[in-house]
Amino acid sequence: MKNPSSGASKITPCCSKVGIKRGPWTPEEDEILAKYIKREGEGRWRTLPKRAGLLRCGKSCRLRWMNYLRPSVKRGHIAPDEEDLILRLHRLLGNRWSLIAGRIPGRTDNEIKNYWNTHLSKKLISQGIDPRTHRPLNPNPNSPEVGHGRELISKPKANRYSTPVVFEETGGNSTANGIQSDTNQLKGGHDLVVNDCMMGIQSGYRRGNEEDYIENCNELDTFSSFLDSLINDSMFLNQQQQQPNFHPLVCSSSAQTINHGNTIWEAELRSSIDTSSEEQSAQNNHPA
DNA sequence: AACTACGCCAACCGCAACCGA
DNA sequence: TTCGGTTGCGGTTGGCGTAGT
Repeated sequence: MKNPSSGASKITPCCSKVGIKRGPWTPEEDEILAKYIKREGEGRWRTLPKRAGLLRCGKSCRLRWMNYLRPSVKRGHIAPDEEDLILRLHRLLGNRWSLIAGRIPGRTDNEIKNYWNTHLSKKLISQGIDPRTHRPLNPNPNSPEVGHGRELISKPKANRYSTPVVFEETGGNSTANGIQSDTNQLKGGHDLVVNDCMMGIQSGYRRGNEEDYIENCNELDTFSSFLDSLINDSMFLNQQQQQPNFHPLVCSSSAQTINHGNTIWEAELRSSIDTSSEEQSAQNNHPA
């Protein structure tokens, strides 16, 4: 299955397995890698194994460092509040594990992805919720709510950096057609704002040129503030208190189907846009 | 005790974006 | 502008541990 020489039109030196060790890392390898990165710093992954004296490919070294050896990595049990945050961020961002991980200190994208696949998705399914769309499974097809409303859904792999988030609103009824890739389907100002912000986040965080995209995309702060509001929102807690049948795993989705066009999180976004625009003048930089 | 099924998670792979020559 | 190399992301796999029979 994992034969690098099959099916690949080109094989980068990094992926060549000649003399390259694979499989689990030993404590000795961990120590060599950690010491080297402490001494020389991160980066130049491709040449790092040779410089450090490791028989590993650069990708493997990077992954090991990022997911396991980094001092900031928090390992172990995921707390309920972290789980709640993952759920809400996933509903917002889809399978953008690195973005989700970026909002949860000490957690890696791999860890969150694994936790989602092994715990949260099953949890949602057991509660009759589609973990991909955060909508009820086997909904009543006659219901006007089915397939309507707004949602954020992960993109197919081919376009995962192009238009990561699309909100579509048509007339009085919001529609969500699942995976969207065509920016022509964007409608409404908020849709564009969020989409542009995501584009900025994507391009910026991938390469760390934060100054560039912050200059060119002020909406980053908007979106970041929006995420912060999700993290800290009291609305979520209020819902739990006010709705006897409220379940945290369907929090905003239940609210949005009830409210149709005026969704809870649209309000959150509006609020975020309003407040963040005020804050932007006083806040030049925002920790990503 | 032996075997099987299942869950978890570290690690790998392919792809796409980014960057510099 | 093009192209090759590098980096980072998300999907997937394989191995290990454990529960169940």
